[in-house]
Amino acid sequence: MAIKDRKERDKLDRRKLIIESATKLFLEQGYEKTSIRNIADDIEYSPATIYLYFKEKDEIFYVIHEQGFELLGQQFTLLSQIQNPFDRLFEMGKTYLKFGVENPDYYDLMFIMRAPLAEIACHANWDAGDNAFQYLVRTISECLEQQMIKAGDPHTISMSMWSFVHGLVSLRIRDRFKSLNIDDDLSENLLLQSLDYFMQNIKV
Amino acid sequence: MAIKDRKERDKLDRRKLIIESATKLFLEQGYEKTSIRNIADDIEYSPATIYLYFKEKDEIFYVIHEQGFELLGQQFTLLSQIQNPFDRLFEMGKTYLKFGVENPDYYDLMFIMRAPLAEIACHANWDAGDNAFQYLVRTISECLEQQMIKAGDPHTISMSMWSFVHGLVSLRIRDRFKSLNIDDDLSENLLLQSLDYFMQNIKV
DNA sequence: TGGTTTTACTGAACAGTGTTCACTATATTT
DNA sequence: AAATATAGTGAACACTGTTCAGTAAAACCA
Repeated sequence: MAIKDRKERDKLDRRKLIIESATKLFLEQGYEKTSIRNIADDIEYSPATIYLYFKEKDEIFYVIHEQGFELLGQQFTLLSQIQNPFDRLFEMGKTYLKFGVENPDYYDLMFIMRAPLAEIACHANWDAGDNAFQYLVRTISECLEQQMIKAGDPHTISMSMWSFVHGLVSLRIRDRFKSLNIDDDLSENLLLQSLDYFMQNIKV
Repeated sequence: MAIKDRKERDKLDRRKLIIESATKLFLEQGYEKTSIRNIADDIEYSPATIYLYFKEKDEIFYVIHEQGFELLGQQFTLLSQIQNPFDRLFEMGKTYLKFGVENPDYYDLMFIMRAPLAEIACHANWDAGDNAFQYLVRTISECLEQQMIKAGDPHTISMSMWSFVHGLVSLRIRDRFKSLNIDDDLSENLLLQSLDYFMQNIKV
């Protein structure tokens, strides 16, 4: 059975090889511009081979999609040490903004793109995103319990805060602020200013 | 010279024909799925003909892009009659949400898509969007003057409000709320609830 | 009217995309 | 050693945006 084991390991290795190459190319040039043939060229296999390991292009990028959530999740869990839930909430917002601006391609896949999520939504597999959202809901609930923010439905408040930071990041990385004569350095400050404005407003 | 005039009219007619077909197909199936060949088939011309009237695909959709802004602009100007600037601001938010949810493809082109705006941003031609944003800034300035909302920089507040509603719409039309077990009917209410939450928070 | 030029249009091609499938060569099993 | 299972591939399919040489008709000029 040792042979079968080795074969299975080899198979996983080649899957990993594909993912690593795909991730590399994806971070260099984004989803749309990374073709199956690009990946195949990079790992020196035929394009057809990739389809032995993945059903379709989206399946590869679903893996990268998850990597993105792991990355964001890691940065979120770093904030667990912050005792004051309001401070923690604030830092979560800052972290989210930073993540989006610094990893626009990951962000795109995670929160903007249409394609790969169609599958995900149906298969109810958006655990990573769901976890992050639940973490937000919990933090906001803590704030409410300790009466650090104005009373309200924690679900609505969570959705509001998420929508707010998502709006900032997505308008920013899709260059909608540029047209309003806001240059990049300035706009990064404006994002933080806007978050501050939001936080001051929900503060009790 | 009458002939030249007629020819010019004919040329505009055919341009219009292309745009109308493109708009129709676009509203049926969105940007990506509307190909030049689709449009050519529809108007019963060769694909190459379309390139006599438009430099590239994006140029066609830039026209549709402007149509979208006209549509939203029309709905915004309807609100000018509202005297109370806070009420007007609130209605602008509702109108924005409604527009986005009811015209997801227009919204996509206007505020989410990457491609066609690259050109627009460079050519500093985003007048339509700029106007809408200035209208928002003016309304917010009025609110500030009349001390109906908490003091702050009108620019930051405008950016915040825009980002907020954009976040709601774009997460909604890209199905990011679906995965959180929020069905469509409910989520439309949640959008309004969130807007209400935002407005109550900035209220003085 | 006849010949020339301009205009409008097109078929075919180029280079690219995701994806499939018959086929080959190697490795494993019997 | 022969039969079978596995891994990988070249070539093709049906698309995409875009270009360009070639054609047919309309407009212009003599």
